[in-house]
Amino acid sequence: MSQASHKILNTLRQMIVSGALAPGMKLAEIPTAEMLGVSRTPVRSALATLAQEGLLERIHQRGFHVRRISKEELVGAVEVRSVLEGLAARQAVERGLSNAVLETLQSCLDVGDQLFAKGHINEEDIAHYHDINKRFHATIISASGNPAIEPALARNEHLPFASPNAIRFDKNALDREFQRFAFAHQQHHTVVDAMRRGQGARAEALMREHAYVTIRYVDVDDFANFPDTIK
Amino acid sequence: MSQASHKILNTLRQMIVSGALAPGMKLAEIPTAEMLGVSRTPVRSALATLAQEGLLERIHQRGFHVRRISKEELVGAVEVRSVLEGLAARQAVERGLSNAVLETLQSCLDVGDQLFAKGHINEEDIAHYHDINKRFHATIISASGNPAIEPALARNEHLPFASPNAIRFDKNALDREFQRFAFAHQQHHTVVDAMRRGQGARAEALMREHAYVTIRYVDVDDFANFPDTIK
DNA sequence: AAACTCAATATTGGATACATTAAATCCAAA
DNA sequence: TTTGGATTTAATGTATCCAATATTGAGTTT
Repeated sequence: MSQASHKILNTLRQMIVSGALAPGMKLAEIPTAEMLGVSRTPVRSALATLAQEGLLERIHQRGFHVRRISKEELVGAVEVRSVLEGLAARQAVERGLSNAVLETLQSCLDVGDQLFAKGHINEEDIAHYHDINKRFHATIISASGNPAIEPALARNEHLPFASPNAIRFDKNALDREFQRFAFAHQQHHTVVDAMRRGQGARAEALMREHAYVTIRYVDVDDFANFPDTIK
Repeated sequence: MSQASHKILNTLRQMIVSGALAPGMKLAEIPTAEMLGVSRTPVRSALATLAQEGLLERIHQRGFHVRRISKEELVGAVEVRSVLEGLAARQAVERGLSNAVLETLQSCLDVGDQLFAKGHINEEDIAHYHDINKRFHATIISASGNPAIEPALARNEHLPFASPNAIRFDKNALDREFQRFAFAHQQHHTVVDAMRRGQGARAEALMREHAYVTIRYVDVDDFANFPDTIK
């Protein structure tokens, strides 16, 4: 796969994840190729990849359609993430934490503390916290020493809206967002506390619970606007 | 993907999983296509799929090579399976078990009991038990009501030798195999017992432990013969 | 009028030709 | 003799052509 092919893959994936291609919509090779101004070959490759990722579904000998993601699937993906992240935290403790890992985690906590100290957040802060959050989780997953966790999570996350990246927040209710993110950040503190004390089971339990912060979003807000994605 | 393409995909996957294509071996489109007597197109599709499955690794703009699976990855995959199967058992309990599910599980237990009652096993029995085992696990995963578990497990399992399907047993030591399978079957009993009692956490813990029966195989026997697959 | 069959059309799957890119080898110069 | 650059070679990526197949529509027959 070269640039063109990659670009098409990412374009289509983005269009599906963002909802630009509505769930249930039929996606044939030729129209798609024409739409993107390329031949069928790279489109074919991209569609096959997206089908394997679970974003598309093959219609027998008749192309693909955008998979309709049920609420059960989204909630299920969060639950799967929950146990995988929990596993990572526990295994990281069991394996023993290096100073480098502890320092990285601590810096995530410190930066977050600063961010939330002023009692409110703006969009820039949220973007910043998003980075910290990613680093926090990636650090623990890496520290687990279990190379199977990262790919399992990655494949679990590419459902539309299932990943924490896709958390959409109500820009008009930054106050409530502040509460949520601050709570998530406090959970990070508890996880690190457990990890420092070598409490693997506690770290696992806390990390599991932490994954559920996303579900509130799923339940309450985001998907109200996407009736098509809910069964 | 049509028949030809599927066949090639399965052929290549089998060759990789069985070790016929040695880890680290380079796999280019043209030679592979010639070897299999088809054009590059279906080979391309198959290689891309296998790369996405994690069996092959892309060499930048220069084909693929068979991924060298480390022991850490195999053990890690078992641990991932462990928490996912545990999740399935717990969620199945939390959701409530239908009579149909309970009957299926009970029949797996009964058939297994009969198999092991005579105190020894032959190869045919092992094949039979293999089927029962698959049905047992599939039933619980399905009963969990979490549609994200099954694909997560499926993707986790296609590492060579990581899946229970790939358990290779020493045909000259059926006695020891008997011990192992009988033990695994007893674990099935305990899992069902917990599930019947509505003990979700216990069912989860037992199912987690159950997944580790595979690791013994990994550690002790199988991989001694595959030095290339171990780092 | 309804149902079945046949034909036409559209769409995927496979093969091949062409372009692009990376690697390897060879030659020249220092 | 070694190193660097250029050229050649080989392999991927893209486009297009051909074949196989399924669906749809029209026409005919019951």
